[in-house]
Amino acid sequence: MHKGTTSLARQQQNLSPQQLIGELVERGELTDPGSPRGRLLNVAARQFEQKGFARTTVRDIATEVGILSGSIFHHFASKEQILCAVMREVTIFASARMHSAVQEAESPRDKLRACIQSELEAIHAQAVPGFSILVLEWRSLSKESRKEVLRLRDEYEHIWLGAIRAASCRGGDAALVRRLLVGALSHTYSWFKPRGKGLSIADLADRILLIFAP
Amino acid sequence: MHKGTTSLARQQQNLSPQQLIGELVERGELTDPGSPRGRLLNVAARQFEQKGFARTTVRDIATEVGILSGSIFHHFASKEQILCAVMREVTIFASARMHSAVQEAESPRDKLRACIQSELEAIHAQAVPGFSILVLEWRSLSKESRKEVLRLRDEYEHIWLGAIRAASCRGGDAALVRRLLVGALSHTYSWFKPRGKGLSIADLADRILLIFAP
DNA sequence: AACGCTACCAAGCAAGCGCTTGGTATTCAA
DNA sequence: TTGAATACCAAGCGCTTGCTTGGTAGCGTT
Repeated sequence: MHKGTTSLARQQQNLSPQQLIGELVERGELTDPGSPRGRLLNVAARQFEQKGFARTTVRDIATEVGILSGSIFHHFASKEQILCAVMREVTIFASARMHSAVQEAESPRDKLRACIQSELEAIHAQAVPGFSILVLEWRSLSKESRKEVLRLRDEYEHIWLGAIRAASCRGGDAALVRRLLVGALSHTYSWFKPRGKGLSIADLADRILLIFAP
Repeated sequence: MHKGTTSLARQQQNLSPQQLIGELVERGELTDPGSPRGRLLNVAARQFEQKGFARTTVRDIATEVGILSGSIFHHFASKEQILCAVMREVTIFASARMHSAVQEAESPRDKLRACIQSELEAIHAQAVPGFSILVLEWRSLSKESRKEVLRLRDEYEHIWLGAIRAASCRGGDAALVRRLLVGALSHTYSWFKPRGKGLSIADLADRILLIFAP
Protein backbone atom coordinates (compact mmCIF):
# COMPACT_ATOMS: atom_id res chain seq x y z
CA MET A 1 0.00 0.00 0.00
CA HIS A 2 1.39 3.35 -1.13
CA LYS A 3 4.81 3.02 -2.68
CA GLY A 4 5.68 6.65 -3.30
CA THR A 5 9.06 8.05 -4.12
CA THR A 6 9.63 8.93 -0.50
CA SER A 7 9.54 5.50 1.00
CA LEU A 8 11.46 4.01 -1.91
CA ALA A 9 14.21 6.56 -1.60
CA ARG A 10 14.34 5.94 2.12
CA GLN A 11 14.81 2.25 1.62
CA GLN A 12 17.62 2.82 -0.82
CA GLN A 13 19.94 5.20 0.91
CA ASN A 14 18.64 6.03 4.34
CA LEU A 15 19.87 4.75 7.65
CA SER A 16 17.67 2.42 9.62
CA PRO A 17 16.28 3.81 12.88
CA GLN A 18 18.82 1.70 14.75
CA GLN A 19 21.68 3.09 12.71
CA LEU A 20 20.44 6.65 13.14
CA ILE A 21 20.20 6.21 16.88
CA GLY A 22 23.66 4.67 16.95
CA GLU A 23 25.10 7.62 15.12
CA LEU A 24 23.45 10.14 17.42
CA VAL A 25 24.65 8.22 20.46
CA GLU A 26 28.19 8.24 19.16
CA ARG A 27 28.01 11.99 18.64
CA GLY A 28 26.93 12.30 22.28
CA GLU A 29 23.56 13.83 21.42
CA LEU A 30 21.50 10.88 22.56
CA THR A 31 21.73 8.58 25.57
CA ASP A 32 22.59 4.98 24.72
CA PRO A 33 19.30 3.05 24.99
CA GLY A 34 21.26 0.11 26.40
CA SER A 35 22.63 2.08 29.34
CA PRO A 36 20.75 2.24 32.64
CA ARG A 37 19.87 5.85 32.01
CA GLY A 38 18.71 5.02 28.50
CA ARG A 39 16.49 2.18 29.66
CA LEU A 40 15.01 4.49 32.27
CA LEU A 41 14.25 7.13 29.64
CA ASN A 42 12.59 4.66 27.30
CA VAL A 43 10.35 3.24 29.99
CA ALA A 44 9.48 6.71 31.24
CA ALA A 45 8.65 7.87 27.72
CA ARG A 46 6.23 5.02 27.16
CA GLN A 47 4.55 5.45 30.52
CA PHE A 48 4.23 9.23 30.25
CA GLU A 49 2.66 8.72 26.84
CA GLN A 50 0.21 6.12 28.02
CA LYS A 51 -0.89 7.49 31.38
CA GLY A 52 0.30 11.06 31.40
CA PHE A 53 3.03 12.58 33.53
CA ALA A 54 1.02 13.18 36.68
CA ARG A 55 -0.52 9.73 36.75
CA THR A 56 2.85 8.04 36.31
CA THR A 57 4.76 7.54 39.58
CA VAL A 58 8.48 7.08 39.91
CA ARG A 59 7.62 3.70 41.43
CA ASP A 60 5.83 2.71 38.21
CA ILE A 61 8.89 3.52 36.16
CA ALA A 62 11.31 1.87 38.56
CA THR A 63 9.26 -1.31 38.73
CA GLU A 64 9.19 -1.74 34.96
CA VAL A 65 12.92 -1.14 34.71
CA GLY A 66 13.49 -3.60 37.53
CA ILE A 67 14.98 -1.36 40.22
CA LEU A 68 13.65 0.36 43.33
CA SER A 69 12.12 3.81 43.18
CA GLY A 70 14.88 5.48 45.14
CA SER A 71 17.50 4.31 42.69
CA ILE A 72 16.03 6.51 40.00
CA PHE A 73 17.44 9.55 41.74
CA HIS A 74 20.90 8.24 41.20
CA HIS A 75 20.31 9.12 37.52
CA PHE A 76 17.96 12.07 37.67
CA ALA A 77 17.60 14.92 40.14
CA SER A 78 13.79 14.94 40.04
CA LYS A 79 10.81 13.45 38.29
CA GLU A 80 10.46 16.61 36.23
CA GLN A 81 14.03 16.23 35.03
CA ILE A 82 13.10 12.81 33.67
CA LEU A 83 10.33 14.40 31.64
CA CYS A 84 12.67 17.10 30.45
CA ALA A 85 15.31 14.57 29.40
CA VAL A 86 12.72 12.49 27.59
CA MET A 87 11.53 15.52 25.68
CA ARG A 88 15.05 16.56 24.78
CA GLU A 89 15.97 13.16 23.40
CA VAL A 90 12.66 12.76 21.59
CA THR A 91 13.13 16.16 19.99
CA ILE A 92 16.66 15.43 18.86
CA PHE A 93 15.76 12.06 17.42
CA ALA A 94 12.61 13.25 15.66
CA SER A 95 14.52 16.19 14.25
CA ALA A 96 17.23 13.99 12.80
CA ARG A 97 14.68 11.61 11.35
CA MET A 98 12.67 14.33 9.69
CA HIS A 99 15.74 16.06 8.39
CA SER A 100 16.83 13.02 6.45
CA ALA A 101 13.31 12.26 5.25
CA VAL A 102 12.91 15.77 3.85
CA GLN A 103 16.29 15.72 2.19
CA GLU A 104 15.42 12.61 0.24
CA ALA A 105 12.17 14.02 -1.07
CA GLU A 106 12.55 15.99 -4.26
CA SER A 107 9.58 18.19 -5.05
CA PRO A 108 8.39 20.77 -2.51
CA ARG A 109 5.14 18.88 -2.27
CA ASP A 110 6.93 15.63 -1.50
CA LYS A 111 9.01 17.41 1.12
CA LEU A 112 5.87 18.56 2.89
CA ARG A 113 4.45 15.06 2.62
CA ALA A 114 7.65 13.77 4.18
CA CYS A 115 7.22 16.16 7.11
CA ILE A 116 3.65 15.08 7.71
CA GLN A 117 4.46 11.40 7.41
CA SER A 118 7.54 11.70 9.58
CA GLU A 119 5.60 13.37 12.37
CA LEU A 120 2.79 10.84 12.11
CA GLU A 121 5.31 8.02 12.38
CA ALA A 122 6.82 9.70 15.40
CA ILE A 123 3.45 10.18 17.09
CA HIS A 124 2.33 6.63 16.58
CA ALA A 125 5.40 5.25 18.25
CA GLN A 126 6.56 3.23 15.34
CA ALA A 127 9.58 5.44 15.30
CA VAL A 128 9.92 7.80 18.23
CA PRO A 129 8.36 6.49 21.42
CA GLY A 130 7.19 9.41 23.48
CA PHE A 131 6.77 12.02 20.78
CA SER A 132 3.19 12.87 21.62
CA ILE A 133 4.34 13.89 25.10
CA LEU A 134 5.78 17.02 23.54
CA VAL A 135 2.28 18.35 23.07
CA LEU A 136 0.25 16.46 25.65
CA GLU A 137 2.54 17.12 28.61
CA TRP A 138 3.94 20.49 27.68
CA ARG A 139 2.19 22.09 30.63
CA SER A 140 3.84 19.66 33.03
CA LEU A 141 7.22 21.18 32.27
CA SER A 142 8.75 24.01 34.28
CA LYS A 143 9.52 27.29 32.56
CA GLU A 144 13.24 26.67 32.44
CA SER A 145 12.82 23.19 31.03
CA ARG A 146 10.48 24.53 28.39
CA LYS A 147 13.09 26.98 27.20
CA GLU A 148 15.62 24.20 26.97
CA VAL A 149 13.39 21.96 24.88
CA LEU A 150 12.20 24.88 22.74
CA ARG A 151 15.77 25.65 21.80
CA LEU A 152 16.24 22.10 20.56
CA ARG A 153 12.91 22.21 18.79
CA ASP A 154 13.90 25.25 16.78
CA GLU A 155 15.61 23.21 14.10
CA TYR A 156 12.65 20.89 13.82
CA GLU A 157 10.18 23.71 13.38
CA HIS A 158 12.47 25.45 10.94
CA ILE A 159 12.36 22.46 8.63
CA TRP A 160 8.59 22.43 8.87
CA LEU A 161 8.15 26.11 8.06
CA GLY A 162 10.47 25.84 5.08
CA ALA A 163 8.52 22.91 3.71
CA ILE A 164 5.18 24.65 4.20
CA ARG A 165 6.37 27.81 2.47
CA ALA A 166 7.84 25.90 -0.46
CA ALA A 167 4.73 23.83 -1.05
CA SER A 168 1.87 25.94 -2.29
CA CYS A 169 -0.01 25.88 0.97
CA ARG A 170 -3.35 27.53 1.39
CA GLY A 171 -4.29 29.73 4.31
CA GLY A 172 -1.79 32.53 4.45
CA ASP A 173 1.26 32.43 6.66
CA ALA A 174 3.22 29.26 7.29
CA ALA A 175 3.26 29.67 11.06
CA LEU A 176 -0.51 29.46 11.22
CA VAL A 177 -0.59 26.39 9.00
CA ARG A 178 2.06 24.73 11.10
CA ARG A 179 0.18 25.43 14.30
CA LEU A 180 -3.00 23.96 12.92
CA LEU A 181 -1.00 20.93 11.81
CA VAL A 182 0.59 20.49 15.22
CA GLY A 183 -2.85 20.21 16.75
CA ALA A 184 -4.35 18.07 14.00
CA LEU A 185 -1.42 15.65 13.88
CA SER A 186 -0.88 15.26 17.60
CA HIS A 187 -4.57 14.63 18.12
CA THR A 188 -4.40 11.64 15.79
CA TYR A 189 -2.83 9.90 18.76
CA SER A 190 -6.24 9.51 20.34
CA TRP A 191 -8.18 8.18 17.37
CA PHE A 192 -5.88 6.82 14.65
CA LYS A 193 -4.54 3.29 14.99
CA PRO A 194 -2.27 2.32 12.08
CA ARG A 195 -2.72 -1.38 12.74
CA GLY A 196 -5.58 -3.05 10.96
CA LYS A 197 -7.03 -2.82 7.51
CA GLY A 198 -7.97 0.86 7.62
CA LEU A 199 -5.80 3.79 6.57
CA SER A 200 -2.05 3.38 6.77
CA ILE A 201 0.12 6.20 8.01
CA ALA A 202 1.18 6.97 4.47
CA ASP A 203 -2.46 7.09 3.38
CA LEU A 204 -3.35 9.42 6.21
CA ALA A 205 -0.41 11.65 5.34
CA ASP A 206 -1.67 11.85 1.76
CA ARG A 207 -5.15 12.85 2.85
CA ILE A 208 -3.82 15.56 5.10
CA LEU A 209 -1.50 16.82 2.41
CA LEU A 210 -4.48 17.03 0.09
CA ILE A 211 -6.31 19.31 2.50
CA PHE A 212 -3.48 21.66 3.32
CA ALA A 213 -1.72 21.77 -0.07
CA PRO A 214 -4.18 20.94 -2.81
CA MET B 1 -13.50 43.82 12.52
CA HIS B 2 -15.30 41.16 10.48
CA LYS B 3 -19.00 41.91 10.31
CA GLY B 4 -20.28 38.85 8.46
CA THR B 5 -23.83 37.74 8.14
CA THR B 6 -23.38 35.34 11.01
CA SER B 7 -22.60 37.79 13.75
CA LEU B 8 -25.19 40.25 12.49
CA ALA B 9 -27.90 37.65 12.51
CA ARG B 10 -26.86 36.64 15.97
CA GLN B 11 -27.18 40.14 17.28
CA GLN B 12 -30.63 40.48 15.82
CA GLN B 13 -32.46 37.42 16.97
CA ASN B 14 -30.28 35.29 19.13
CA LEU B 15 -30.34 34.91 22.87
CA SER B 16 -27.48 36.31 24.89
CA PRO B 17 -25.27 33.76 26.63
CA GLN B 18 -26.96 34.66 29.91
CA GLN B 19 -30.40 34.08 28.44
CA LEU B 20 -29.35 30.78 26.90
CA ILE B 21 -27.97 29.58 30.22
CA GLY B 22 -31.13 30.70 31.97
CA GLU B 23 -33.26 28.73 29.58
CA LEU B 24 -31.17 25.60 29.95
CA VAL B 25 -31.25 25.93 33.73
CA GLU B 26 -35.02 26.23 33.67
CA ARG B 27 -35.27 23.10 31.56
CA GLY B 28 -33.17 21.32 34.20
CA GLU B 29 -30.34 20.54 31.80
CA LEU B 30 -27.81 22.84 33.43
CA THR B 31 -26.95 23.63 37.04
CA ASP B 32 -27.78 27.16 38.11
CA PRO B 33 -24.43 29.02 38.20
CA GLY B 34 -25.64 30.91 41.26
CA SER B 35 -26.23 27.79 43.30
CA PRO B 36 -23.45 26.35 45.49
CA ARG B 37 -23.06 23.43 43.13
CA GLY B 38 -22.95 25.75 40.15
CA ARG B 39 -20.30 27.96 41.70
CA LEU B 40 -18.27 24.86 42.47
CA LEU B 41 -18.53 23.68 38.87
CA ASN B 42 -17.48 27.02 37.44
CA VAL B 43 -14.44 27.29 39.67
CA ALA B 44 -13.47 23.68 38.97
CA ALA B 45 -13.81 24.22 35.23
CA ARG B 46 -11.48 27.20 35.26
CA GLN B 47 -8.90 25.48 37.43
CA PHE B 48 -8.95 22.21 35.48
CA GLU B 49 -8.45 24.24 32.32
CA GLN B 50 -5.57 26.24 33.72
CA LYS B 51 -3.63 23.63 35.65
CA GLY B 52 -5.02 20.34 34.48
CA PHE B 53 -7.08 17.87 36.45
CA ALA B 54 -4.25 16.09 38.27
CA ARG B 55 -2.54 19.29 39.37
CA THR B 56 -5.76 20.75 40.74
CA THR B 57 -6.58 19.66 44.28
CA VAL B 58 -9.98 19.68 45.91
CA ARG B 59 -8.46 22.11 48.39
CA ASP B 60 -7.64 24.53 45.55
CA ILE B 61 -11.22 24.48 44.37
CA ALA B 62 -12.70 24.76 47.84
CA THR B 63 -10.46 27.70 48.75
CA GLU B 64 -11.49 29.71 45.71
CA VAL B 65 -15.15 29.02 46.34
CA GLY B 66 -14.67 29.98 49.98
CA ILE B 67 -15.42 26.71 51.74
CA LEU B 68 -13.35 23.90 53.26
CA SER B 69 -12.20 20.97 51.18
CA GLY B 70 -14.35 18.43 52.96
CA SER B 71 -17.51 20.37 52.17
CA ILE B 72 -17.08 19.64 48.49
CA PHE B 73 -18.11 16.05 49.09
CA HIS B 74 -21.47 17.24 50.22
CA HIS B 75 -22.07 18.08 46.54
CA PHE B 76 -20.00 15.49 44.70
CA ALA B 77 -19.13 11.90 45.47
CA SER B 78 -15.55 12.20 44.22
CA LYS B 79 -13.12 14.49 42.47
CA GLU B 80 -13.63 12.57 39.27
CA GLN B 81 -17.37 13.18 39.50
CA ILE B 82 -16.64 16.90 39.51
CA LEU B 83 -14.71 16.55 36.28
CA CYS B 84 -17.50 14.47 34.80
CA ALA B 85 -20.13 17.01 35.79
CA VAL B 86 -18.06 19.85 34.37
CA MET B 87 -17.71 18.01 31.07
CA ARG B 88 -21.41 17.23 30.93
CA GLU B 89 -22.45 20.82 31.48
CA VAL B 90 -19.83 22.18 29.12
CA THR B 91 -21.00 19.78 26.43
CA ILE B 92 -24.65 20.67 26.87
CA PHE B 93 -24.00 24.39 26.80
CA ALA B 94 -21.62 24.29 23.85
CA SER B 95 -24.05 22.13 21.96
CA ALA B 96 -26.92 24.54 22.49
CA ARG B 97 -24.76 27.49 21.50
CA MET B 98 -23.54 25.90 18.31
CA HIS B 99 -26.98 24.68 17.40
CA SER B 100 -28.39 28.18 17.39
CA ALA B 101 -25.35 29.62 15.63
CA VAL B 102 -25.66 27.11 12.81
CA GLN B 103 -29.37 27.63 12.46
CA GLU B 104 -28.89 31.32 11.89
CA ALA B 105 -26.32 30.84 9.17
CA GLU B 106 -27.81 30.42 5.74
CA SER B 107 -25.38 28.99 3.22
CA PRO B 108 -23.67 25.65 3.92
CA ARG B 109 -20.38 27.47 3.92
CA ASP B 110 -21.60 29.93 6.54
CA LYS B 111 -22.91 27.07 8.62
CA LEU B 112 -19.47 25.48 8.67
CA ARG B 113 -17.95 28.83 9.51
CA ALA B 114 -20.41 29.11 12.38
CA CYS B 115 -19.29 25.71 13.70
CA ILE B 116 -15.64 26.69 13.59
CA GLN B 117 -16.22 30.06 15.17
CA SER B 118 -18.52 28.66 17.82
CA GLU B 119 -15.95 26.08 18.89
CA LEU B 120 -13.18 28.67 18.90
CA GLU B 121 -15.28 30.92 21.10
CA ALA B 122 -15.92 28.01 23.42
CA ILE B 123 -12.25 27.07 23.62
CA HIS B 124 -11.09 30.55 24.37
CA ALA B 125 -13.42 30.87 27.31
CA GLN B 126 -15.25 33.86 26.01
CA ALA B 127 -18.28 31.70 25.96
CA VAL B 128 -17.88 28.30 27.56
CA PRO B 129 -15.34 28.21 30.38
CA GLY B 130 -13.82 24.75 30.53
CA PHE B 131 -14.43 23.60 26.98
CA SER B 132 -10.81 22.71 26.25
CA ILE B 133 -10.94 20.22 29.12
CA LEU B 134 -13.02 17.98 26.89
CA VAL B 135 -9.91 17.24 24.85
CA LEU B 136 -7.08 17.96 27.27
CA GLU B 137 -8.41 15.93 30.19
CA TRP B 138 -10.27 13.20 28.34
CA ARG B 139 -7.84 10.61 29.64
CA SER B 140 -8.51 11.65 33.24
CA LEU B 141 -12.04 10.37 32.95
CA SER B 142 -13.11 6.85 33.91
CA LYS B 143 -14.60 4.59 31.26
CA GLU B 144 -18.14 4.96 32.56
CA SER B 145 -17.89 8.73 32.73
CA ARG B 146 -16.57 8.81 29.18
CA LYS B 147 -19.59 6.94 27.91
CA GLU B 148 -21.85 9.37 29.69
CA VAL B 149 -20.19 12.42 28.19
CA LEU B 150 -19.91 10.82 24.77
CA ARG B 151 -23.66 10.28 24.70
CA LEU B 152 -24.22 13.98 25.32
CA ARG B 153 -21.58 14.86 22.75
CA ASP B 154 -23.35 12.91 20.04
CA GLU B 155 -25.65 15.78 19.18
CA TYR B 156 -22.75 18.21 19.01
CA GLU B 157 -20.74 16.05 16.66
CA HIS B 158 -23.80 15.37 14.55
CA ILE B 159 -24.17 19.06 13.84
CA TRP B 160 -20.50 19.24 12.90
CA LEU B 161 -20.61 16.31 10.51
CA GLY B 162 -23.69 17.68 8.80
CA ALA B 163 -22.04 21.04 8.30
CA ILE B 164 -18.86 19.49 6.95
CA ARG B 165 -20.74 17.32 4.48
CA ALA B 166 -22.89 20.19 3.28
CA ALA B 167 -19.99 22.53 2.72
CA SER B 168 -17.78 21.40 -0.13
CA CYS B 169 -15.03 20.16 2.12
CA ARG B 170 -11.77 18.82 0.84
CA GLY B 171 -10.20 15.60 1.99
CA GLY B 172 -12.74 12.82 1.62
CA ASP B 173 -14.94 11.74 4.49
CA ALA B 174 -16.38 14.15 6.99
CA ALA B 175 -15.29 12.15 10.02
CA LEU B 176 -11.64 12.55 9.09
CA VAL B 177 -12.03 16.28 8.52
CA ARG B 178 -13.80 16.65 11.84
CA ARG B 179 -11.07 14.77 13.67
CA LEU B 180 -8.38 16.93 12.16
CA LEU B 181 -10.39 19.99 13.13
CA VAL B 182 -10.83 18.79 16.71
CA GLY B 183 -7.07 18.64 17.07
CA ALA B 184 -6.33 21.84 15.22
CA LEU B 185 -8.98 23.87 17.05
CA SER B 186 -8.33 22.57 20.54
CA HIS B 187 -4.62 23.18 20.13
CA THR B 188 -5.28 26.87 19.49
CA TYR B 189 -5.75 27.03 23.24
CA SER B 190 -2.01 26.93 23.71
CA TRP B 191 -0.97 29.56 21.17
CA PHE B 192 -3.87 31.79 20.15
CA LYS B 193 -4.80 34.74 22.35
CA PRO B 194 -7.77 36.69 20.99
CA ARG B 195 -6.90 39.77 23.02
CA GLY B 196 -4.62 42.24 21.35
CA LYS B 197 -4.33 43.63 17.88
CA GLY B 198 -3.64 40.34 16.10
CA LEU B 199 -6.21 38.02 14.62
CA SER B 200 -9.67 38.02 16.12
CA ILE B 201 -11.55 34.80 16.62
CA ALA B 202 -13.69 35.56 13.59
CA ASP B 203 -10.57 36.19 11.51
CA LEU B 204 -9.04 32.92 12.63
CA ALA B 205 -12.26 31.09 11.83
CA ASP B 206 -12.16 32.54 8.33
CA ARG B 207 -8.59 31.42 7.76
CA ILE B 208 -9.36 27.91 8.90
CA LEU B 209 -12.48 27.77 6.78
CA LEU B 210 -10.39 28.81 3.80
CA ILE B 211 -8.07 25.85 4.31
CA PHE B 212 -10.68 23.18 4.85
CA ALA B 213 -13.35 24.43 2.45
CA PRO B 214 -11.81 26.59 -0.24
C1' DA C 1 45.74 -5.28 47.44
C1' DA C 2 43.74 -0.89 47.58
C1' DC C 3 41.09 2.52 45.44
C1' DG C 4 37.36 4.79 43.33
C1' DC C 5 33.49 4.70 40.48
C1' DT C 6 28.99 3.22 39.01
C1' DA C 7 24.71 1.20 39.99
C1' DC C 8 21.89 -0.21 43.13
C1' DC C 9 19.25 -1.66 47.80
C1' DA C 10 16.82 -1.00 52.27
C1' DA C 11 14.31 1.80 54.94
C1' DG C 12 11.78 5.50 55.68
C1' DC C 13 10.51 10.65 56.09
C1' DA C 14 7.65 14.67 55.40
C1' DA C 15 4.22 16.50 52.79
C1' DG C 16 0.19 16.36 50.32
C1' DC C 17 -3.60 13.84 48.65
C1' DG C 18 -8.79 12.38 48.35
C1' DC C 19 -12.11 11.54 51.36
C1' DT C 20 -14.78 10.49 56.03
C1' DT C 21 -17.08 11.44 60.21
C1' DG C 22 -19.76 13.79 63.56
C1' DG C 23 -21.62 17.85 64.56
C1' DT C 24 -23.80 22.77 63.81
C1' DA C 25 -26.23 26.89 61.92
C1' DT C 26 -29.86 28.31 58.94
C1' DT C 27 -34.02 27.87 56.45
C1' DC C 28 -38.58 26.65 55.58
C1' DA C 29 -42.65 23.87 55.42
C1' DA C 30 -46.09 21.43 58.39
C1' DT D 1 -42.85 24.38 67.56
C1' DT D 2 -41.14 20.82 65.63
C1' DG D 3 -38.75 18.30 61.91
C1' DA D 4 -36.44 17.66 57.94
C1' DA D 5 -33.38 19.31 54.49
C1' DT D 6 -29.49 22.04 53.00
C1' DA D 7 -24.93 23.80 53.36
C1' DC D 8 -21.21 23.90 55.75
C1' DC D 9 -17.22 23.41 59.63
C1' DA D 10 -13.62 21.03 62.40
C1' DA D 11 -10.69 17.51 62.71
C1' DG D 12 -8.29 14.07 61.03
C1' DC D 13 -7.53 9.24 58.85
C1' DG D 14 -5.16 6.36 55.77
C1' DC D 15 -2.65 6.29 51.89
C1' DT D 16 0.46 7.74 48.17
C1' DT D 17 3.76 10.76 46.63
C1' DG D 18 8.57 12.48 45.39
C1' DC D 19 12.64 12.20 47.40
C1' DT D 20 16.65 11.30 51.09
C1' DT D 21 20.07 8.81 53.55
C1' DG D 22 23.47 5.48 54.58
C1' DG D 23 25.31 1.54 53.12
C1' DT D 24 27.00 -2.25 49.75
C1' DA D 25 28.21 -5.30 45.72
C1' DG D 26 30.71 -5.45 41.53
C1' DC D 27 34.18 -3.86 38.44
C1' DG D 28 38.08 -1.83 36.24
C1' DT D 29 42.48 0.72 37.17
C1' DT D 30 46.79 1.44 39.27
